[in-house]
Amino acid sequence: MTMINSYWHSLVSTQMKLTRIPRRLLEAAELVPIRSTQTLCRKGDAVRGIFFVLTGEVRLVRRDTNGREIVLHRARSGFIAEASLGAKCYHCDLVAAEKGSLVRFPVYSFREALREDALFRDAWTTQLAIEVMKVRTQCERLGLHSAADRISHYIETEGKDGIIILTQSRKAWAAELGLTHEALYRALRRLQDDGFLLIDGDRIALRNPK
Amino acid sequence: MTMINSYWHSLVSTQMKLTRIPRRLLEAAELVPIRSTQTLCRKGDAVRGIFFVLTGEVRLVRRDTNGREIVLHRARSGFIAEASLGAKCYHCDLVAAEKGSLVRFPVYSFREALREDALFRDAWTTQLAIEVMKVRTQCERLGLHSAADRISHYIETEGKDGIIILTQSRKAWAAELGLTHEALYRALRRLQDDGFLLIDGDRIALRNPK
DNA sequence: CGTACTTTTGAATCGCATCAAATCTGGTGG
DNA sequence: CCACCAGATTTGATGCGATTCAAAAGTACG
Repeated sequence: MTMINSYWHSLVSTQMKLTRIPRRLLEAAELVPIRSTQTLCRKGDAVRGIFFVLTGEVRLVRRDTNGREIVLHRARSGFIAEASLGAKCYHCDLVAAEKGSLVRFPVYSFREALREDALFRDAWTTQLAIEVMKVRTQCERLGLHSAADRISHYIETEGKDGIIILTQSRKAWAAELGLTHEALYRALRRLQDDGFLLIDGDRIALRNPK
Repeated sequence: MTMINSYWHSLVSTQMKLTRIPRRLLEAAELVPIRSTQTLCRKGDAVRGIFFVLTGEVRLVRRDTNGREIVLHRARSGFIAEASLGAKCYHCDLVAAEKGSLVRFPVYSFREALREDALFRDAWTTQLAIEVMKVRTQCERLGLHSAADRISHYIETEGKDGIIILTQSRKAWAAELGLTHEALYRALRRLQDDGFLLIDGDRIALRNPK
C-alpha cells in the first residue's frame, strides 16, 4: 500500500508541479482501474470524488439533444472535472476512452486538504486558472469558421513548434474540433495537397509555422 | 475615499457572495473610469492588475488571423480575466464595450490577500471553478452545428425559465454564438415564424422550454 | 479469421458565410 | 429641434464548405 501510494505521489506531483499531494489526502485516496468506454459518473450524480487520471484517457462529455457526444475535455494525465469540487453534482458525464487507471480522492478529504495545506491550495488554484485558459483557447478555436483554421489553431496551441503528435483517433479529434470526421479528413487532405501540412501518421506539422 | 471604498465593498461583495474583499486589498485598489471601445490591456502585456467591472461592459477578446474579434468572455458585473492572476502576461485583450467603471486591484496585493484571508481564498477558488463550468458550457454551445441549436442552448443555459433578456446588440450576440450577424437574424426570424421563439425586443422566450 | 471500428472517398444537399444594399436607430452637433 | 452620421438591423442573391448519407478499404483485437 505504501508502495502504491508513493507511486501515486510521484505521478501526481509530476503533474501538479508546485507542490505535493498532502499525505493524509493520499491515504484517503483509492486506486480505480478503468476499462474502455466505462462511464465513471453521469451528469446529475452527486459529487463523491475528485478524479486524477494516471493512465489511459478519460473524457468529460455532454450530449446534445440528438444524443451526440460533445467532448468538453480529455485528460490523459491529471485531474479531470476539477470544477466539480465546488459543486453538489457533476455537470457532465465522465467516460473512459481507453483502458487505464485513476485515483479517486474523496471530496471531503480533498476540501480538508485544501483548507490545511497552503502549498497544495496554491497548486490547486493555479491548476484551475490554467484550466480556464485552456478552455478559453478551446472556445477561441470553435469560434473559427473553417475546418482548416481550426486545425491550424489546434496545432499552434496544443503542439510544440508547429508540430502535434495526436494522442487520439482522427474521428475523436474531429469531435473535439467541432467537425464531422469526414470534414476533418478532407480538410487534412487538402491542407497536405496544398503544402500547408506535413502529415506522417499521428505526427502532423505546419509547413508555415508563424 | 472611505465612502468610495465602501461603495466598492458593497458592489464587490454582492458579486462574490461567500465573502468580502479584505480591507487591505480594497485600500490598495484603484477606481478606473472607462470609455467605450477603450482597450484596457493587450495580449502580451505584463499583468499589472486584476480587474473587477462595476458598470458598463468589458470583453475578453482575441483576434483571428484575419483580425476579426473573437469574444471569449463578457463581464458586466464581476471579475474579468481571473486566470491572469497566475500568469506573467495577459493572454487576451481587454476591451470596453460600453462606458463604465471598474476597480483595478494590484496583483501583488491580490496574491497577498489570497494568502492571508481564508474566506476570500475560498470565494476566489469557487469563482474560478464557476468560470471553468461557464466556459465549458460555452464550448458545448459552439460545438453545436446549427444556428438554431446554439440559440436554444444559449437561452436554456443563460436565461431563466426559457427566457433571456439580451444585454447586448444582436450583432455582438452573433459573435458570441460563433455566427455572422446575418445568420443570427435569419435564424431568429425562422424560429419565430415556426413558433419556437417569442421575440419582443430584447426579451426572447422559448416556446417549448424543456 | 471474423468482427467492430476507423479511415477514406463519393455524391447530393443544406446551411452558413459573403457581398451588397436598403432601412432603422441612437446619439451628436449645429 | 432638426439634420446628420455611425452603427445596428434587416433582407436579398450567390457560392462555398460542411453535413449527411452511403459505401469501400484498412486496421486492431480477441
